[in-house]
Amino acid sequence: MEDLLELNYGYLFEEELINEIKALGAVKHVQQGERLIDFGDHIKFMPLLLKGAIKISRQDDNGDELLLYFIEKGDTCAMTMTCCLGQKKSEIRATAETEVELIMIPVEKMNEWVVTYKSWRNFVFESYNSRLTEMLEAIDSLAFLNMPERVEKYLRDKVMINKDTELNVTHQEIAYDLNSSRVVISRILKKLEKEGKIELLRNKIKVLEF
Amino acid sequence: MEDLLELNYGYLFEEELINEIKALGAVKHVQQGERLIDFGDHIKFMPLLLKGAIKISRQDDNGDELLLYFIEKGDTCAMTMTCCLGQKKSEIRATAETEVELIMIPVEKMNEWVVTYKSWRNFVFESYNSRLTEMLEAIDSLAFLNMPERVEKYLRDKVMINKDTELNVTHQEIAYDLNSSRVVISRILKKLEKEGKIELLRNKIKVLEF
DNA sequence: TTCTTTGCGTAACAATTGTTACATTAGGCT
DNA sequence: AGCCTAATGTAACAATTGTTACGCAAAGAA
Repeated sequence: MEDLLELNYGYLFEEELINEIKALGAVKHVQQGERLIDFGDHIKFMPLLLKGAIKISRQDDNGDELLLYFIEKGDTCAMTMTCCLGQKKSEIRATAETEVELIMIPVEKMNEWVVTYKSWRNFVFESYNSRLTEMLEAIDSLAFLNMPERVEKYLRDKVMINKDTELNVTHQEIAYDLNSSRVVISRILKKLEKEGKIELLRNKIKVLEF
Repeated sequence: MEDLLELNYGYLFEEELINEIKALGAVKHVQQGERLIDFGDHIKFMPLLLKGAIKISRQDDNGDELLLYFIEKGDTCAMTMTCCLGQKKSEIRATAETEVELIMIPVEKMNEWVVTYKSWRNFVFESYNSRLTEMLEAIDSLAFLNMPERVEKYLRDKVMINKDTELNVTHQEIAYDLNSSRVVISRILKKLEKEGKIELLRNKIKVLEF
């Protein structure tokens, strides 16, 4: 796992910082589907992703959900940093999209390193920027795309993140992620299948052309 | 105008930093409705708001618009920082919602001060956090509210920002901000008027109860 | 095997939102 | 006053999205 740290962050961080991370960070394995953070959680650690992808989603008072974006290896979660700094409760839920390996860094260090390590500072700013950009993308999708377009984008993104054109996902799950209903998603998927863009199986969607 | 700087940022920044800002920042007055930043602009200055409010909006390829959030005095624009740091073009448009007074700070300084001034560092992080939170709010509105609810929220926000229950706005403008159509907005506003929540006049809406 | 659960297909209908079209009115301009 | 333009009111209709209801099939449990 230390190899993964070098591999993903070695070119970003100074030797010293890498060593600090090794010394203070707690490596954690997470199974696919497991929840890392839930709404209202207090965050005491900042995660550095070594392997896999994490799904970040939002929920309203009625329990309606919405997928915000994915985080990949080499990334961290800006919303988590927000929570850490502001000492607030989590506004989002983080779920392991794939099998995940990550390093948990104590909050205090995160602040300390911003001062002491230039590379860490850049990394933190970069993360904020990536997340803002991804939030913008989410907003664009909601505001400017209709449901069929959002479903296509969803499938594209999911293929990218999972690095696999065979997606293990049910129509209901997609409906949750897009805050829609199963029937609506099924209808759209069936149309995509008739257009030859995907192939529908039970618990699985093969993405053919995108 | 230096009074305004002390007033809005004096309790945040060290004496020294305030002096640096005074020395290097260019004060700028902007009329209501004037555009500060447009899509694709290259940003060379970071704005510190002294007076008034700025509207941040987004546009897609078809020219469809969407209001993202407002920035008030004491704030800066995280999306601008993103642009500055990443040397990218602006993803957003900034329009003066009211008469505005601000200080423009050269990009280089912004980075420098993150290292030298603790208060500046905190301010920058705070800004990122506020913006992420506001983006989340925008997403929530889009994902979880229907159009009548969005209109009500829009009016509430606008009253807050303008500190006036009489809004000088046309139905068409609201339609642009919410990426809807004029007829839809008129229909909803008329209903709100019948419920006694607002009063409709030409180029003006009086918000009575919210 | 049978039973049960879960996922999917589909039709019919309802609600929401968007579009087109046209009338009316307020306010500015000449 | 008379004219013009921008803003608003409203009806009729269309498109999109959501809901309800029910049938069928696949996979696992008993």
